[in-house]
Amino acid sequence: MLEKFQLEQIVKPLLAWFEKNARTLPWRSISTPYRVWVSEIMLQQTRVEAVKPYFERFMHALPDVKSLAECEEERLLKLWEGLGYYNRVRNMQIAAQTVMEQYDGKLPADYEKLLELKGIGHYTAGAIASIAYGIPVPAVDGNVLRILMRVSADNSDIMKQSVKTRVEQALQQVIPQDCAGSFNQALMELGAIVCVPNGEPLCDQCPWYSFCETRKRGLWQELPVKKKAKGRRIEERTVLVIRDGERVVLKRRPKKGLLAGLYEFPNEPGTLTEDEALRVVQDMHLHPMRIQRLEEAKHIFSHVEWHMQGYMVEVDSLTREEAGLLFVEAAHSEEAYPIPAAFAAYTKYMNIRLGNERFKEK
DNA sequence: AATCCGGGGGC
DNA sequence: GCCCCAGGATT
Repeated sequence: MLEKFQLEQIVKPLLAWFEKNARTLPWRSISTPYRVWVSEIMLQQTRVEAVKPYFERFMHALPDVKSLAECEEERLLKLWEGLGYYNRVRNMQIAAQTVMEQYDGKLPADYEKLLELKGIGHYTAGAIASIAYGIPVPAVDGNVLRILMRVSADNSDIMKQSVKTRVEQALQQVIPQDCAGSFNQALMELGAIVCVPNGEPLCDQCPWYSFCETRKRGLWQELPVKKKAKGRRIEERTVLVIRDGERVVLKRRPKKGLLAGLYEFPNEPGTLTEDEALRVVQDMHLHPMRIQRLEEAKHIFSHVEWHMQGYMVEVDSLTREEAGLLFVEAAHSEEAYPIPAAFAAYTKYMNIRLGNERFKEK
């Protein structure tokens, strides 16, 4: 169990270690509130290395709260394409609009007010408040939970909200008033590069080496305790790359649910035969001429697994757009439309030359 | 308290 | 394969 006297001894060694070992990260060199906000949203459930290529591009495209608040949805999703959890960026835009209306475009320097903004929970509110404004509040993420459970050899289930709350309250008691941002970042940094989430922790580099209970007892493989998530369900789908000489058919996904509002190839539940696939195309009021079976593909989400069978279907000219379908120039479709990674196996067929010999004549 | 929501990297 | 990741919203 975490106690105040225990936590007090961790602060100084941690800060000294952080001063020497902090990584140089794009959002760390210039920590304006907006930059901290954008980086923290991107970093939710997402590794630093994955965020890096997105961050500066996003900041350049939308350099301030106002431009984010006014950005067209299509462009916004395009900037987020491939990062996942797309509601993060929708919520951030809603919050940006709130900040424009209620706070004159400036993120409030107030933990409780930050917490009210869409997409900002306890962790992110704490991160922005402490890093951007120096407000002494904790920011408890997975790293922080892991290293604190380990240093104290606490076998509480870190998935429980009660445990997170307990850790927040404990940290609140010892957080340094003059460098809260560094302290919070130091905790996370230690978890990210020393007391790592997978594999053996690098204890010889740890500022807490001498008093870490998990190291003393050799328990790193047992801690932290985290209840296993439920298994994934499997969905079979058939994906149709429908095209004429120059255009390809895309569809927009529903506004809610998985991959909300992104674009995709028309697809159907189940594994369809060639004839069934052709029938689906006809039901779209299109006129299939040839069909070619493509490779199977698999895509894994957190809670679903798609097993896909692809077909490329050549139709006569795509001119009059049918309801719900978009006929887009194949050459520009990938630049213009956010298409999730789930369809990566088939996007190459948007542009590949139509080879007669490998098509089956209908 | 459970479930939904992406995608990638490590082992 | 299974795990995790600078989590939050919804039910």
